[in-house]
Amino acid sequence: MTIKRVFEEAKKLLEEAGYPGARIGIPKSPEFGEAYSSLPFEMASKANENPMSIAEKIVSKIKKSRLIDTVEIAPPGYLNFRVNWPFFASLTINEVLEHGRQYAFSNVGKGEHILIEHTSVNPNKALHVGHARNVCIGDLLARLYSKTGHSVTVLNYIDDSGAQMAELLLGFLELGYSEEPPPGMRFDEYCGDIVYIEVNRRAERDPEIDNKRREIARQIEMHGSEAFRKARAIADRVLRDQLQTCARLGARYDILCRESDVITFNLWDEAFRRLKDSGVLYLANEGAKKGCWCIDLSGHEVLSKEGDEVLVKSDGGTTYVARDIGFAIWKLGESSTDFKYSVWGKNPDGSDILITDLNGERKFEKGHPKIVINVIDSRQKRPQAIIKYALSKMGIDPGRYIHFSYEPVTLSSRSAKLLGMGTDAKQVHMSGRKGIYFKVDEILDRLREIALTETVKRHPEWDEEKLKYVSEAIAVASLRYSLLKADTDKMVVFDIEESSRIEGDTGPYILYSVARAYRIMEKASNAKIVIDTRPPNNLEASEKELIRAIAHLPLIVEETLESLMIKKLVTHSRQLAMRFNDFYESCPVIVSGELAGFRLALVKSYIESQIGLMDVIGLPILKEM
RNA sequence: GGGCCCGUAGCUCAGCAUGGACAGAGCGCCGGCCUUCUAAGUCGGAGGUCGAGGGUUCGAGUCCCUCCGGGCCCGCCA
Repeated sequence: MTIKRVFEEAKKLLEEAGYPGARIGIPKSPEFGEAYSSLPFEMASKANENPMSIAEKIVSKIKKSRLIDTVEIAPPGYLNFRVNWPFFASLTINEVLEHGRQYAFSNVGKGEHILIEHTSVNPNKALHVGHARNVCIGDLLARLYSKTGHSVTVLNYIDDSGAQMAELLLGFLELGYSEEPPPGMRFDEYCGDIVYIEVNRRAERDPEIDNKRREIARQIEMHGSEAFRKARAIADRVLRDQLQTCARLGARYDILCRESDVITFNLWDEAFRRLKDSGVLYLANEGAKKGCWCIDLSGHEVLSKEGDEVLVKSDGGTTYVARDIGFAIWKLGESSTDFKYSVWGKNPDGSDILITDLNGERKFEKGHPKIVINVIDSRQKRPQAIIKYALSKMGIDPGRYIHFSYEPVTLSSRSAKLLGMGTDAKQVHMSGRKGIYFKVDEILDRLREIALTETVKRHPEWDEEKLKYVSEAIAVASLRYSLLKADTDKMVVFDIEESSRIEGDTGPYILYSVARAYRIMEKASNAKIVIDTRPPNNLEASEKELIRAIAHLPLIVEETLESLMIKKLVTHSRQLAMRFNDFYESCPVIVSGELAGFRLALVKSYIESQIGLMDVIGLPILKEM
């Protein structure tokens, strides 16, 4: 908490001088010290006095401390606080070395339960780059909460009973598609790239096929039917492949919830009763929605402008929003029933992945989550808002239900053209139906090839296994970084050429700086240099900057937990790497004589703070590359 | 028609939540740095009406309003 400590100290000094409650900020440039206050400006406008003279008055009353030994006035009236660098450096480095990669991640969660739902890709196709954004965001949140002491459950919702399954079934059962993919092709790719697309194309032209599709869609809904059983089996098979891709991206899961089970558990019935009791539900007697149970949205500031939402169709079936309301109650730990599970598989870290199963033997305690985070793209803001409104009407705090919204990934027109889609637009939306998308695995494979070429150049002596391991890590780092550094409020325009870079502002930049740091550790060890946390009196500018960046990390983590602006973590990771590279250029370690021990401590501090952050972002760590 | 998001260098984007000191990176372009720890790096140069206008303020890229441009959502689909 070192930079926070500087802020608190500055605040305290001002308070002791008779100016309580001042706001302290981070100066833009190191020349302005480590903390600043614009208090003189605020006072000047009230007192009708010159900020500079007020600043002088304040400074004359401030007593210095061991941590802050200089307070300066800078025109036109800033107060700049400077730390006692040797003391500050030693505090920071000792704190990092004491906590290791847990530095900056305090146990604020205290075991509180958090449930995070992400991925939730329909089980009829391989993941494309748009899905990858969801996976990476959700996984980062899960990592962040885990690392800060929360008890996290990661949930993946498997819609195995929706209309999109009907296309596959139609292909396999009626149109003669083999259930075995061509050699060398994964089942999920086969389903998404061939069966799904071709069946769709045929259904568009042939009303007969379209009718059959509708018929199968109806049958899938019937629990225990042949179509139901078949849909489940195919979904399970696709899911195997999909989760392999997710594992490749570094994501892990605790429970998989099948929509077919959610329906069977009748979570909706409970929600229906509670909504009806609250009086927000009504049966439409006339108009276009005659015979439907609708939720009355007139009490909602925004939703009221767009009309009420149907929850139960006139044929008695539930809509997606209704089922999601029921599921939300369960996720929040507010329902009276719970699922049973069986073991579905294992995460790369060895933990079990459970799947809902009516006859399952396993229980899973997700607890009563403090918050439930649903990672879903921004196009679902309206239905998600309706769910929150419904929760509030049932007496459940809607603040506990968070729709973590992000803008979708689109394709640059250059990349869309590569996929055979002519367009004049700057970017186009991906479409599984039309085959306009890049699959996650093909992107990773491409990145891995590029990384491999570079790695072989540098390390011709490495064996194949090592080369593969390193280039895979670089590929994953590259993709994760590019999807996570973007503001979640901004569309990611994916361009296959652009994202094939592994230089500049990319994931490998971070990995490379760490690999260099590890090399210094190794050489220092050979040279028998021992870590010494006592700083010299005169620190180099690049040393100070590196220490500053390290000292800021706890504040960044705290702010991210508060605001959930996850890109802050990514931006700071790059910031740290840049500061380290500056240091690397200007401050040699091994040959620096008396300074070697301290500089080595600084290198070690960089490694610990950076890899701690990389743990959360999900960037793989390489000691050599 | 109603609602949400975006608009900063040729391109891709930080910075905006919590207003403050010269608006920062990367890519691309031009020119340097490998007989001191990995050049996937680094240094320098060129490149900006922060979409437009108004308002609040001592001070606005940041807050408020209007407008313009782009994207998305508003189904008895999920």
